[in-house]
Amino acid sequence: MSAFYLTTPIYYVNAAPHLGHAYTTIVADAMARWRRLRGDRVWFLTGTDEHGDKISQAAAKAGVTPQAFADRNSGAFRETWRRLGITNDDFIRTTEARHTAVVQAILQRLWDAGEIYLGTYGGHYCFGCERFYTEKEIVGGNCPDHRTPLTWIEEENYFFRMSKYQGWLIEHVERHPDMIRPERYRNEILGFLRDPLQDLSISRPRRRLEWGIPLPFDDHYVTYVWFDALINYVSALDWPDGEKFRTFWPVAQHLIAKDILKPHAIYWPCMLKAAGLDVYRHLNVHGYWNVGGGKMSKSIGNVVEALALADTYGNDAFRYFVMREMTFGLDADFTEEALVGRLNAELANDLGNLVSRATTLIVNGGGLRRVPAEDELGEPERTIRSRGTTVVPDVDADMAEFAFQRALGRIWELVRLLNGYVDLTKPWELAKRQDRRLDVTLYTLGESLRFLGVVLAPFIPAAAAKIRAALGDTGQPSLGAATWGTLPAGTPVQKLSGLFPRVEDAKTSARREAASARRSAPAAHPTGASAHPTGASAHPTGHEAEATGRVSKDEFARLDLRVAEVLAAEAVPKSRKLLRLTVSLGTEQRTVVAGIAGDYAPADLVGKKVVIVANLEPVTLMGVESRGMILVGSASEGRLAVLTLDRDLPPGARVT
RNA sequence: GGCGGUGUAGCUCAGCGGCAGAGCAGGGGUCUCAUAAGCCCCGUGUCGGAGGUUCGAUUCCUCCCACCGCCA
Repeated sequence: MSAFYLTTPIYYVNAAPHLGHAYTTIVADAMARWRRLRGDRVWFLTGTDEHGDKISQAAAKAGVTPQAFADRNSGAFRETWRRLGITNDDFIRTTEARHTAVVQAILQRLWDAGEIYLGTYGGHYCFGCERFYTEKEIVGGNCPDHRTPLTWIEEENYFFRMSKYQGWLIEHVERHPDMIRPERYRNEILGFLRDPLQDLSISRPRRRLEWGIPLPFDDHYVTYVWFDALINYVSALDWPDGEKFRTFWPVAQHLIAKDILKPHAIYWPCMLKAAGLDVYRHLNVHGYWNVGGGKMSKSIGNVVEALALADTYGNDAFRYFVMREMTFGLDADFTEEALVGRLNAELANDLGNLVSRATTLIVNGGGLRRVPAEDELGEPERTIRSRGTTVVPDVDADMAEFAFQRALGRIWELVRLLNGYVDLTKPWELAKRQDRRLDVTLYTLGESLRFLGVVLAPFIPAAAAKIRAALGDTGQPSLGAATWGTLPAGTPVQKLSGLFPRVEDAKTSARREAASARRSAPAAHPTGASAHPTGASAHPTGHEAEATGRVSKDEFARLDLRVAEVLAAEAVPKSRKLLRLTVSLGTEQRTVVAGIAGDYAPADLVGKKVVIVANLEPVTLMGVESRGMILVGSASEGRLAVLTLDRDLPPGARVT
C-alpha cells in the first residue's frame, strides 16, 4: 500500500468560493477518491489563507475583527466543500496555532542558518494589491490593476537568499522532468530561470501590516504572503516530527491553477531546500475557466453563479462536466448549454439509460442465474470482458497524469460499447425464445455494471453508489473488486432508472416534438411544424401536464400565438421538407422554417395569413434560424393543412 | 521587444514522417429492453500561409501571419 498526499491551494478568504476554487477542489477530490479506491493511504488537504491587508481592510469595512471576518469566510469554503461532497482529510487555516507555530519555527531555522537578512527595499506600493510595482509597470503613476495612485515606500525588510538556489533549482527541475506538469508550465519556469533570480522579500513592517504572523526574530515585522501561505503544506502534517509528516511529505503532490505557478515552482522549492526539507514530488497545474465568453475574474459574479449550477443540476453532473470538459492544464469555457449538453448526451442517454435498460433486462430476464462457463462466451462477450478489465489500468494511468478528461473518455467508450452490446445481443428476444445464451448476456451486463459502479466512484460518487447498490453492494468500492467473473450467481439485482434524468430545453423538446410528429404522420414534417404545440416548451414543470394529457389555462396562456402574413417563401437548399418563410407580425418581420415542402410549394403560401407560435425558442434547422413555428394540421395519412383565418385580421393579431 | 505555446471537419479537440481521425452538432435509416433513450450509415477538410529537407510532410527545418501565455 503506497501513500499519497495531495493538496489544493489554501484559498484566500477575501472572496466567496467560485468556479475556479471548485474545479481545483473537485479534481483533487476525484484524485483522492481514486487513490483510496486503489487502496492507497491518502491524505487530502485543503484550507484557507487568512492573513493580509485585504482581510483587515475588508473586516474593518464590515465592522468586525479580522479574525471574525476570516472565521466567517473560511466557514463559507468549508460549507461549499461539504455541499459538493468533498472528502478532504484535513482543513487548515493560516490563523490556527498549529500553523503559525510552524511558520515561526521555519523562519527561525532559516534566520539561524543565515538564509535571511535585513535589507532595504524601495518602490511604488499599491495597498490594494499588497505589492510593489516597478517603474515600467506603472500606468500614469497609477496601479496597472486598480488604476489608483501608488505610494512610494522605502523601508527595511527581511529577505530570503533565494538567488543562491537558482543553479540548484534549474538542475533539480531538469533532473525531474515530471516535477512540474503539464510540460508547458515546466518550460515556462525553465524560461523564467534563464534570467537571474532575485532574493525574496518576506516581511512587512507591522506598523503597516498588522494582520500577519510576527517574525520570531523581530516582532516589528510580520511575514509576507508566501512564507505564511506555502508552509501550510507542511504545518498541516505536524512538521517536523509528526507521523503524518514522515508518511506523507515524501510523496507530496500539489495541485494549483496557473496563476500561482511561480511561487509554487520557484519560491517553495528554494524555501524547502534552505530549510532542509525534501522538495515535493509533483506540481500539477491547471488552466482557467472562461465563463460567458469573458475571462474569469474574482470580481465577476458569473464565476460564482457558475458554481451555483451544482445545486441546479446536481453534484455528480457538475463534477462530471468540469472534469470532462477541461483538458487538464489548458483553459476551458464554462457554459450552461455545454453542461446540459453533456448531462443529456453522456450522463442521461449513454450511462443512465444503459443502467436503466440493463437492470430492467436482468430483472425481467430472471436475474443473474449463473456464471457462464468460459466456452459459452462469444466474441462480443470477450470484447466486453477485455475492455471492462483493461479500463481499470487505463484509467489508472490517466489519473497518474491528472488526465481526467481522457480517463472519463475511456470509461465512456466502454459505456457506448455496452449499449451496442445490448442492441447486438437483443436479450429481450433471447428471453422470448428461452435461449440459453440469455444467461450469458445478462451476466455480462451485470459484471459490466459492477465494474462501472467501481470505476466511476471517484468521478460521480453518488450515481456510482446507486449502481453498486442496484447490484446489492452497499459497501465501500475498491479496485480490488474489479476482477471479472467474481460477481456471484444469484446476486439480487434491482431496476434502476432515472439515474440522470434528462434536462429538457428548447432544443431537446423540439427534437422530441419532431419525433412524435414523424410517428403520427410518417410522410410529413420534421421539427418546427407540428400542430401540437403543447410540448414545445416543456420545462420540467410540464411533466405533470404530459402525464394527465391536459393543459391548464395558465399553461396555454404561455403561448404567444399570432396572426402572421407570409411575405416570402423559398425552399431551404438540400432539404426535402423545409421551407423558409419570411412573415410579418405587423411590427416586425421574422424568418420561420416550416417542414411543409412536401405538401406546399413556396408560391402557394405567399400572401396567406397563418398562425404562428411567436414566443418559441429559436431553433436552427439546416443552418437557418427559425424564430417561431407555424401551426399545421395533420392526420395519420393525407396532406398537411396550414391553419388560416376565417375572417381577415391584421398581422400581429393575437390568437387565444 | 525577448522566450514559449497554439493554429486540423460547423464546434471542442486527438494524431505528430507513410491512404486525414473522435465526440458533439447536422442529415438519413433502424430496433423497442430502456430516461422519446440506443444502435447503424453519411465528412471533396487548401491539416494558418510560403519555402525547404525527404521516395514521401498535417507530422521535421526556416520564414511569415493570427491568437494566447510568461518575462521585460
